[in-house]
Amino acid sequence: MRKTNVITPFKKLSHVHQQCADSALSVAEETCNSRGVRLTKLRRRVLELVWSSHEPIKAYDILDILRNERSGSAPPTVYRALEFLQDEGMVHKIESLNSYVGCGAPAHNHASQFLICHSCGAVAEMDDIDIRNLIADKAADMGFKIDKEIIEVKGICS
Amino acid sequence: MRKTNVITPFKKLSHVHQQCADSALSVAEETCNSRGVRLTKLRRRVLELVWSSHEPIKAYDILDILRNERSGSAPPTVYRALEFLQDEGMVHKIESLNSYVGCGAPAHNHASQFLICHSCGAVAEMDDIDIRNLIADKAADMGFKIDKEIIEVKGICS
DNA sequence: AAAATATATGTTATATTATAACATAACAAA
DNA sequence: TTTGTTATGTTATAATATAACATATATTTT
Repeated sequence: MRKTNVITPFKKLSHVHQQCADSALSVAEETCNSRGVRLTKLRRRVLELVWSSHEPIKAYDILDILRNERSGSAPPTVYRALEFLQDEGMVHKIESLNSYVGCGAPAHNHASQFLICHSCGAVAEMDDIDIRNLIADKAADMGFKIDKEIIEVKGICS
Repeated sequence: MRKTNVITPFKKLSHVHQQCADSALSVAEETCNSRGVRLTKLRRRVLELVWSSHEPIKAYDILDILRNERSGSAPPTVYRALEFLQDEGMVHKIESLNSYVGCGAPAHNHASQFLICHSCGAVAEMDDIDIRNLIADKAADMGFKIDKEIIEVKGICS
């Protein structure tokens, strides 16, 4: 059993969320540069809004904020930016919540296991290699080859 | 490592789907009887329609069929029936597809791991105790207590 | 630098998925 | 049989997401 790679931990009370966001934005800038893709103002702002939330944020909540900042904001404005950010690994969609969370490790091509607290709304992200391997083994037993895993675990955090 | 409990396998070409559906309907009848809940005509019909599909079926596709059978069918007609069937464990929702699949093991309170073939659309359901335990252990390491797991694995079946 | 190309965003419209709220009907219990 | 409970009918609307085409901005080529 290997140690779990915690990509986004549950936050301590002491943590300063702005720092997570700033750090994620910096990583995003660098990652986009090195990949030759464009982190435009709009995309950057959407990523910032995703990180500004302490919980998974919904597309239309992002849109409500954008509408106060940019005339002409509409659903495609948000969904396109989110699509870009997802493709680049900077944002993940939580399927069971129709909501989006930031990812601080876009460079690292990983599987995600989300722990979602239905008491406080917080979400942690792990990429645990043991879980990946076990699921891959069990799927292989059924003649199945995995492309992508969606793991969203609901419960109560500490 | 224990043997995987396969709740819904990938089907062989030879299989007669009607038999799966019939069997599931019988189990559902009995289960509802023993629980003292009502498998009404509507609920039974919706369950039948879920089983009649070889792939996860969408609520509005069920509705389109119901509309030809019962005047007054509307979205709540379907969503209420699906909610009942989900509560009783006879249907599961695939969150990443906004679609529904039948479950042949409603009596058995289980976690589900879905294998979803994005080539042929087929879905298999497993309840693998090793996966459950491993995820529970890893979550516990992060101080997290699990209530429910959503595991939807995309890939290619054999 | 200007033209050509590619990429991103604006804009309007609409599709898809899901629930709220209240009325009526069917069933179960007293 | 009336009372209460559960299920369904009905109308309306909320929430989530995409299509299609126009315009603008950035990048590459000449």
